[in-house]
Amino acid sequence: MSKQDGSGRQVTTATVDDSAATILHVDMDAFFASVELLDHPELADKPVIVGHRAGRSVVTAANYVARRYGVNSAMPMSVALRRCPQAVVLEPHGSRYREYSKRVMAIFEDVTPLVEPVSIDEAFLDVAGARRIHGSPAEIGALIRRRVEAETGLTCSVGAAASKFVAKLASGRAKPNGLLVVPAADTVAFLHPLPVSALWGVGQATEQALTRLGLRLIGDIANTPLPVLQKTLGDASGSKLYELAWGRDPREVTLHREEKSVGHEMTFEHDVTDAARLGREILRLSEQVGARLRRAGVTGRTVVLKLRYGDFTTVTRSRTLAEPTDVSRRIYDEAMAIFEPLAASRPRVRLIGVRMEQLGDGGGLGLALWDPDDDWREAERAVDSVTARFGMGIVQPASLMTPGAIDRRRPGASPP
DNA sequence: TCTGGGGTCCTAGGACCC
DNA sequence: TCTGGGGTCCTAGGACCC
Repeated sequence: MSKQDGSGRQVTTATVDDSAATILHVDMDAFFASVELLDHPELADKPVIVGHRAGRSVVTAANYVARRYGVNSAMPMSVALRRCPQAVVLEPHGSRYREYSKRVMAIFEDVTPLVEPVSIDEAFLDVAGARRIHGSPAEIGALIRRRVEAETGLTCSVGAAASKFVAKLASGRAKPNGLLVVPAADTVAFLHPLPVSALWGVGQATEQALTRLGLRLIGDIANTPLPVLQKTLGDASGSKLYELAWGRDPREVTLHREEKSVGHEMTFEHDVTDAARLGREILRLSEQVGARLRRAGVTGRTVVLKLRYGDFTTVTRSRTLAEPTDVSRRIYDEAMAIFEPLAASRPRVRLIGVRMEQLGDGGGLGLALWDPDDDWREAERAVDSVTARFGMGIVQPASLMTPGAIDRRRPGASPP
């Protein structure tokens, strides 16, 4: 193994065989906080937290100074400020982070076309084919780190390994501002002394279940019979963890992943019992979801309503439509039909959310319907949506469609 | 300490069909 | 009259990740 420290001094030694460690995981260091510090360089030595100060918010990001006080992302803001009262709290600037994300991803794509963004601030790279041009994986990792810092002023950490999940672990161990290569032959030796919580997919609940089995380290999992793991964790999770514990992860770097759902949700500052108020929120969320679907040129078939009550218990209720839709009004109607029986008990609602699942391209059907009583904007959006997706299409009031005509519409059918 | 918002994946039970 | 086994779809909930 070879580690490059934060100052970037150490060069990978020639004795490390990194030839098979061709998957890189690049992770930006304290990304949101670092972008904010570019705009506020005078705060560099101070604890900085990104998030909303008010209400029921959590820490979105914290710089490393704040982390020394025990502040971490996803922590309730109230807790963070108790631990570090002098912290500077900055409101998040999403568009700024997306802008920097694009610039960083462009650097990755300059090195290899095989880039799989995982989130706004991290990506997997397959550099097997880039070695002839740019050198060994370690050299490519160092190149990326130099370029990202020179061209954006931000630092990142890079892990290189023979598989995705080991590369991801390696970048985590290299943080902040480091590079760690795990040669293929060292994979098991690298993994086995690590705590089980380091494994991807092991959170609080799974860690506790493993602890009850007496398993603390990844090596303990590797030496546990598979049926024991499966009995405790389920078939799929059990065998997955077992494979990971031996460094086996067959997932390849993939360029494109299809979205499976689109949703929006919001937490009220104070719990809400007023059904009319909740209905207005469902309308707003439905419009956001519909707009996202139309912009993406997709439709959804299952509407999911999510409620979180004052005691933090969460319920979801869903309904699958006969036909996929991207029309906000349709989503709203369905969400309200789901909501009504739940509203009967006048619950105290903390959070409300609307999501569309079973996304598809609409089945090749250039047809949109709207209710003539609707806002005209909805009809106009339906026209936009159909023409954007199919180049042409039919938009007509639902009242002109006979029930028989609707029944005949099936995915793959030709437009009537 | 008191818990955001965006997602993915897995499990389990029931309906339904062959 | 009593009962199988597999496959698919739908629904609800929960764990997990960033």
